[in-house]
Amino acid sequence: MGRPRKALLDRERIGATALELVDEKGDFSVPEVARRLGVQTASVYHHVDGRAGVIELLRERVTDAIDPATLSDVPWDTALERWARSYRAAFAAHPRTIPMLMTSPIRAPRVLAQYEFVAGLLSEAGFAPSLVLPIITGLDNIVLGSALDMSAPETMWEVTEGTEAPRLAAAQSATGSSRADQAFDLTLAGFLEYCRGLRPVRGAGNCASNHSAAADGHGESGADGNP
Amino acid sequence: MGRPRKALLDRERIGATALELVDEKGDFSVPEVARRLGVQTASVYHHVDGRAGVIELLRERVTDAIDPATLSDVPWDTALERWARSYRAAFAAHPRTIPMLMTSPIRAPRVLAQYEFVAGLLSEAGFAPSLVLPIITGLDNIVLGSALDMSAPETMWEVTEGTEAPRLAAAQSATGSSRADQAFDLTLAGFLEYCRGLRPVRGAGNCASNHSAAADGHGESGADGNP
DNA sequence: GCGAAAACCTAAAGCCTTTCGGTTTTCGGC
DNA sequence: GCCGAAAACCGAAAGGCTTTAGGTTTTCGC
Repeated sequence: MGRPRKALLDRERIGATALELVDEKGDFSVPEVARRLGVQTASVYHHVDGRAGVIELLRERVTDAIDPATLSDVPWDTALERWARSYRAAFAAHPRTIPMLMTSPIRAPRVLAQYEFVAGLLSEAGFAPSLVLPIITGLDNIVLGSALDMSAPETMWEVTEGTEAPRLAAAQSATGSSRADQAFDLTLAGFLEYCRGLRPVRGAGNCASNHSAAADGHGESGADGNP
Repeated sequence: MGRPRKALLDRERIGATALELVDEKGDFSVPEVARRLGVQTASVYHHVDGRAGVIELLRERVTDAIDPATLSDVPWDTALERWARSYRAAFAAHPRTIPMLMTSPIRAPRVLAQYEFVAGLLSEAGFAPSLVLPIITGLDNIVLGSALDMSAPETMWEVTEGTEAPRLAAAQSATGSSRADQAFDLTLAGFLEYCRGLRPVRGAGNCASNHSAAADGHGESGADGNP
C-alpha cells in the first residue's frame, strides 16, 4: 500500500480511540485501537512508543481536565478544596482508566506545575516546610483513593448470599446512591479542617524560616505565577 | 507421566509462589508460577480457576494479615484507627499486589465480617445511620489511597530535568523518607477528629432512632460478637 | 528532479491464557 | 482383592497480545 496521501494516524486519534475503548470495555490493546482506526497493528507503533506510550496518551487526556484555575485568587484552603474536586472529577469522567494510571508517577509538566503551585500556596500560608509534602500527599491519597472507589463496583463489599451483614445492609439503605460522593465530601472536609488547625496561629511567635507569609487568617493569593 | 504418588501442587503452594513473584517482579504469569514449581503450565489450571483465581489467592494471603482484634475492647475511634493501620500494613507488606487487588471488590467473608463489625461499632457509637457508610467508605479511601501511594515510586511527582519545581524540591528535602507514613498519619488523624465532631453531642436532645447508644463520651465495647 | 524521510503494510518471533485430550495413580465400594 | 471413578499431571495446540524487522509508496526540501 505505501504511504497514503493523507495521514491516517496521529497521536491525537490514537489517544482518543484508546480512551473510547477503555471507557467502553475497561481495557484496550494496540490491535484493537488499530482495528477501530482501520489500520494495521504495526502502524500504530510508528506514532507511539508501544502500549506504554498509549497509556501516557490516556494520562494526558484525563489529566488535562484538571482545572488549574481552581488554585488562583482564593485562600489556600478554598484552593485546595476546589483543586481536589476538579482533580477527582477528571478521573471520575473516565473511571476505568484509573487502574492503568494510578501506578506510575505523573510526569506531565502541566500537572507538575500545579503541584508546584500548591507547594507554594502552602508555604506562603505559613505551614512548616516539613508539613508541605505530607499535606500534598494526604490530599493526593484522598483524591486517588476516592477515584479508585468510583472505579470499583457500586458496593465495595459485595454481600454474597452466604454471608450475613445486616448492619452493612442497613447502612447501605440509609445512604442511598451517593455513597462515594458523600465519603469524599466527608473526608475532604475533615482533612482541610485538620490542616487549618496545623497552621501556626497568627501572632503566636514567628517561625524563623517564614519571612513573607501573609499575616492574616487566610493568606491571600499565594505563590507566584499562575499554574 | 501420570498422577504422582504425592501431589506436587495445591492452592497453598500456588498462592505462595505467585505472591513471591509479585513481590519480586511486580507481576506474575501462570507459566511462571508453573516453572517455579517445576510443573507444567496446564497443571496449575487443575487447582485454580485461571489467572483470576490466582489473584484471588493473592487477595486472601494479603488480607489475612488484617488483624480483626484491633477492633475489640476499645472505643470506636481507637478501634477505627488501629484497624486502619493494620489494614494499611497488610497491603504495605506486599505493595506490588495493590494494583491487582484494588479494582475488584472484597468478597472474603473474613474481611467482610470486619466491615460489618465496624458498621455496628459506628451505629452504637451514636452516628446517624446515613453517616455510617460514608464514614466507612472514607476510611477505606484513606487506607487504599495511602496503600496505592506506597506502591508507587518514592516521589510521586517525578521531577524531570526540563521542568523546574523548586518548591516541591524544597518540600521534599524538608520531609525526608517517611513522606507516605506522615501523610497517612496526618490524614487519618484529621479524619477521626472530624468524625468525633459528627457524633450527636451527649445530652443535647435525643435522636429518635437512637435508642441504646452508650451515653458517655466514647461508647464502650460496641457491636456484638468478635469480628 | 532526486534523495531522504514519512507512513503504512506484511510477516514473524515470542509470550501468555486457556482448553482438550491422554496417562498414570489413588481411592471407595463391593 | 477387584474395578470403576476421580484425581493429578503432561503434551499439544488455538488464539490473542506486544514488539521488531524489512518492504513499498508517497511526499517534501533542496
